[in-house]
Amino acid sequence: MRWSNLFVPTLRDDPADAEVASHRLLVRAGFIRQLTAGVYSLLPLAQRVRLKVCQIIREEMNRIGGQEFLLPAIHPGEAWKESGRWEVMGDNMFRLRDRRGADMCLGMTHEEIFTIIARNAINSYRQLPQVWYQIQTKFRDEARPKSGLLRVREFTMKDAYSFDTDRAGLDKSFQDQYDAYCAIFTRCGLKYTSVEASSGAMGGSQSTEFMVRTDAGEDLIAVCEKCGYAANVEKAISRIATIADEEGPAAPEEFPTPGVRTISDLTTFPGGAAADCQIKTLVYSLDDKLALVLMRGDHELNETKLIDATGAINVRPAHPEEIREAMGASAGSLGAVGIDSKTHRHIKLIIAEESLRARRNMTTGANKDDFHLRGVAIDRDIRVDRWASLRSVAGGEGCPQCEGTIDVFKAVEVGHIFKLGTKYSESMGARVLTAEGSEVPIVMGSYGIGVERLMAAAVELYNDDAGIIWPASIAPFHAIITPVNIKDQAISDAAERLYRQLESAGIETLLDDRDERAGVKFNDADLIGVPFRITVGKKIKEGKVELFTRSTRASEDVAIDAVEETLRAKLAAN
RNA sequence: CGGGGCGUGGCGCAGUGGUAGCGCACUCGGUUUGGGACCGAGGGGUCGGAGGUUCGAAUCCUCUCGCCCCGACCA
Repeated sequence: MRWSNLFVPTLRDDPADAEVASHRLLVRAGFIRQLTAGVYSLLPLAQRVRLKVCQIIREEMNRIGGQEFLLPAIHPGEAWKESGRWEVMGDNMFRLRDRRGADMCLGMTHEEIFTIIARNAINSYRQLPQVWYQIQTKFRDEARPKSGLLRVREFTMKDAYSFDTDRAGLDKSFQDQYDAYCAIFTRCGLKYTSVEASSGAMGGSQSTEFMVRTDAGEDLIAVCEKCGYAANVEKAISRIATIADEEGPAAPEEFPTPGVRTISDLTTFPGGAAADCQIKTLVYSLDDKLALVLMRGDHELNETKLIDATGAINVRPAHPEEIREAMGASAGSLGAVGIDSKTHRHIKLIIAEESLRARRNMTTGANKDDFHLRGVAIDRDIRVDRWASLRSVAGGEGCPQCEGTIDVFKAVEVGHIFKLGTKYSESMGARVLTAEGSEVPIVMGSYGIGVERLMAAAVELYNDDAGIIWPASIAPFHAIITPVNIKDQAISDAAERLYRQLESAGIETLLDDRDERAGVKFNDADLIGVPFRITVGKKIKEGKVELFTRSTRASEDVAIDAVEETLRAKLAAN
C-alpha cells in the first residue's frame, strides 16, 4: 500500500477530549473517529488491525472445533423475554419497535439466539458436543461510555457457546476455550492475566476473566506473585490478621454519642472504638426487600459480592426514608442488635462479613439516634442469617492460598469465559435425550472477547511519546519504507523496487511515497506504530538502507538486498 | 441519574455588546530537503440549535441538543 493512496488522517496535536493513551493515540494516528458517545468509526488502519485480531481468533476457535456462524444483530423482544433478560438488562439494552409495534432489540450478546437454534435442531446427546461462535457487532447502551474504544456502546465481539450433555463435557469445553484464549492473547502479543471472576448477570457457576494490566482499566484484580493466585476484587479473598478481642461485658451497654455519624467520628469520640472494633451496619434494598449488611468498620462493601452472595438482581443502598422507617434511626446510629429477620417488619435478611466471625466487645449503633452500643459480641447479640465474603481485598494483605502477599492492580477485561450450566437451556427449553433415554437440559458455556477493546488494550500496553508500538502480529503493516527524499531519483527508485519485492514476498509493506520532509514521515511512521521502518537515504549509493525497529528505536544499516531476509527473520522472531 | 466542564474553520485555541481572529492543516508560487522547514499569495466558519433582550448578540437572558471528566451504574 502506498501512503498517498491510504486514508490516514494523522493529527499533529492530541485531541482535546481524549484522556487515556489508547484513545489519544488511536485518534491522533488516524485509526478511529468518534461518531457519537461510545460509537466509533474504524478507519482503514484500524480495520486492518481488527481483521488481524479476528483472524487470529478465528484460527484458534477453529483449532478447538469451533464452527463460525453469523447471527442477527436485531432480535425479537420475545427471545429475551423467554430467558428473563428482557427485564434484567434494563436500560443497557437498546430497544425499538417494528412497524407493527412489536418489541425488538439490538443484541447485547447471543445466548438466547444460539439457544433457539440449538433447541430446534439438537435433540440427542449424539449431536453433542457443539462449539459455535461468531464475530459480530454487539450493542450496549452504556450509562457512561468512556476512554475511546475501551468502553463503548457498539463493538465487535467474538462470542462462542458450547453445548454439552453433562458437566464433564462442559468442563472439557471450558478448558478448550481457556487454552484457546491463552493462545489468542499470546499471539496478539498481549501480556495478560487470567483471573477468577464473578459471573454476574450471566448466571452460571464458574467464570474466568482475561485481564490486561493498565491504569486505564476499570476493573481491579488481586494477584499473588508467589503462587499465581489471581482474582477480580469482585471475587478475591485474602488473609487478614485476626484481632484478639477482650472479653467485654456480659451484655451490650448503651452510651450516648451526640453528633457521631461516621465510623471515623466514633474512633475519636471519648469512649469510642477503633474502626476495626466497630460493626458497620449498612441497609440495602435487595430486589425491594431490605437487608442489613454488617461489615467491620474499616472495611468496604463490594456490591458485586453482595449480589453474588444473595442472588439479588436489583441491589441499591436503601434511601434515608426507608432506613428511618425500618430501623427507627438514621444512618450513623444503626445496629443489628435485637433485630430478628424472621419477625422484623422490614428487615428480611442480616448478612455479615466473614471477618466479623466470633468477634466480641465490638461497638455499633444502638438504633437510636445519637446512641451506640459497646460490648457487642456477634454470636451472642446479633442474629446473623448468612455469612459471606463481602469486602474488597486490599493490596498488602495475605494471599489466601500461600504465605505470599496480594497486590491489587487496575486492569481491563479483554475476555471472559463462563460455565453457564443450564440457565438458558432450562428457561428456553433446549433439551436432549441421553443415552439412557432421559431428557436433560443442554449444559452450556459462553465465551467472549471484545475485539476493539483488545486493540485498545494493546495500545495501552505498547506506546511511547512518539506513538503506538503495535505487536507485529496485529500491526496494520509489517514494515514501512521511508524514502527520505522522493525527488531524489536513486532513492525513489530503490524504495520503489524494495517495496515491490517485499510486497511480493508477502511482507505487508507501506510505502511512504509522499512528497514530505523526512522528519514528517519519520514522525508519522512512529505515530502509527509500524514495527519496522526501512529508511532509504543517502547510503543507497553504497547499496545500504537503514532498518529501524520501532519498539527499541534501534537503527542498523542493512544491504538493500538483505532487507527481505532480515525482515523475515525479525518478523518470525516476534 | 447526581456533580463539574466544554461547544467559534479539518485539529488546537483566543475573542465580555459594535465589520469573526490566531497557530497548525489545506491550495498556488518560490526557496528548501535525514526527526513535524521558510517566504509570499490564497480558500474555508449559519460562532451547537431555538427563542428572547438590544439600534446592534459569538458575547446578555431563557430553553434545548451534544460532547468530555468524576461519581452512581455495568458480561
